[in-house]
Amino acid sequence: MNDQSQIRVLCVDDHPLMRDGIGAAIRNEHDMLLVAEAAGGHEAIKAFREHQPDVTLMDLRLPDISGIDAMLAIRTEFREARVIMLTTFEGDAEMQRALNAGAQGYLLKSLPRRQLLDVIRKVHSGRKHIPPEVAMHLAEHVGQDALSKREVEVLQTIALGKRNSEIAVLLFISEETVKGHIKHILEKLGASDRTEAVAIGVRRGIIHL
Amino acid sequence: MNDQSQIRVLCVDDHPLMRDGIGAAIRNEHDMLLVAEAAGGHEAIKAFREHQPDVTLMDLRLPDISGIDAMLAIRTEFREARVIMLTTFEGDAEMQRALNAGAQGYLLKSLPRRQLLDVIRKVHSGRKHIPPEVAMHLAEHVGQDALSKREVEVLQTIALGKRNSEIAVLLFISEETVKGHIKHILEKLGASDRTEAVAIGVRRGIIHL
DNA sequence: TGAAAAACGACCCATTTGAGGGATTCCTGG
DNA sequence: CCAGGAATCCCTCAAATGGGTCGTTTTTCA
Repeated sequence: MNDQSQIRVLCVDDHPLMRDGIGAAIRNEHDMLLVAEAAGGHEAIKAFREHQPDVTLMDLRLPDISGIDAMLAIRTEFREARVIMLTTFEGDAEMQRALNAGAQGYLLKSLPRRQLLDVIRKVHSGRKHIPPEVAMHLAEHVGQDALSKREVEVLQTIALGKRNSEIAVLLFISEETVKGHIKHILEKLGASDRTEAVAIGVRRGIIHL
Repeated sequence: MNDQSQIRVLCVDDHPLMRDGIGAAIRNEHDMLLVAEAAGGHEAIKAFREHQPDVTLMDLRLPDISGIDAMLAIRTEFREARVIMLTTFEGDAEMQRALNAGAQGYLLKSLPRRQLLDVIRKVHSGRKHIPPEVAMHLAEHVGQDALSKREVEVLQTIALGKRNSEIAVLLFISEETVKGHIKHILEKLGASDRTEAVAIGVRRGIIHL
């Protein structure tokens, strides 16, 4: 098989053992080639520029910048870049952002070897792929409107244990406004109090601790 | 090299790709042998009984039961079992429990391939191993007394968004007692309110969402 | 066996929170 | 141009929270 027909793959993950696992899977296939590996986001961008792979496997959480930001950086420079997000389950918010940001696939790391290879081929051929488990989790929250940017900021600050008056100071708004935001947050997330709101926010990947 | 001198290894992880990575690392070494793999805790116990490996690599979080419980089950049956906990960073509480439960090693999945092999050999030779990053995180919380069993239950229920009166009903105690427990929780964790207590509890691996 | 810790309960009291009800801008998409 | 959402602010008020201090009983463990 000549170089033309091989799928050139870049693998980005901060766990060497995981990279080895992915690498082993790919090396066994004669129609694909692992052209580079990266352990971090910046490294990934550099590697992409250098090798311009057909498909990029990108871990969502990396030591330096998030996988989504790395993908965003790559895709603004190379609009045709095809990226598959690979992650141990996070919330629906992360998936949503990844897919909105232009990911062609969103896979869970718990997937069987075969499926990874199938999806690489599928994405390389120009199709998108979202596995049913992931699609289900996304579907669970359609219709429920997302938190606004400001509301996320407030929720993030709540998670720091700040009281309303402190949040007001930190965000340069009045305490009454903070209470207004919190009211909306509780409504939108279906939480009974600020603590549950934080728990739900973390589970859904809206905020991080 | 004959069978006597080979280190027989069992690998337990729910991610096939990670198992592949670990498997590849071990297969390249002539002084060790991967005798079995398992994707879950029960499967791991079954595999251990069957193969009685010298060293077991165990992921902390598994689909069915926790890696610690699986290790506990194995170690009550086979007291000489040597288990290395392998995990993407969790809190100090998890490490503490793992080590108290008899783990001979506690490694982060972000470790380089070589280190894994070194630690397998070290543990097989009867020594324990805790990497410096892990030891540091443990050291950060020595002296700070741990939450009591009841306090953890209360904290876990707080994370569900329950109010004190609801917690009282759920745990069959008076609301005053709940407040007493919460008071101690806030002190011990150094939290300013229940929300921050939950955030800290999750970060430190004391509770899960 | 004796001290320490955990678990339980009660009282008071100031502060915080959340649930109502409003109102005003600004900006964006039909 | 107008509807609607986001963001800002204000008022009231009951309920929840967190801090303090004081007890009892049981369990743990050194």
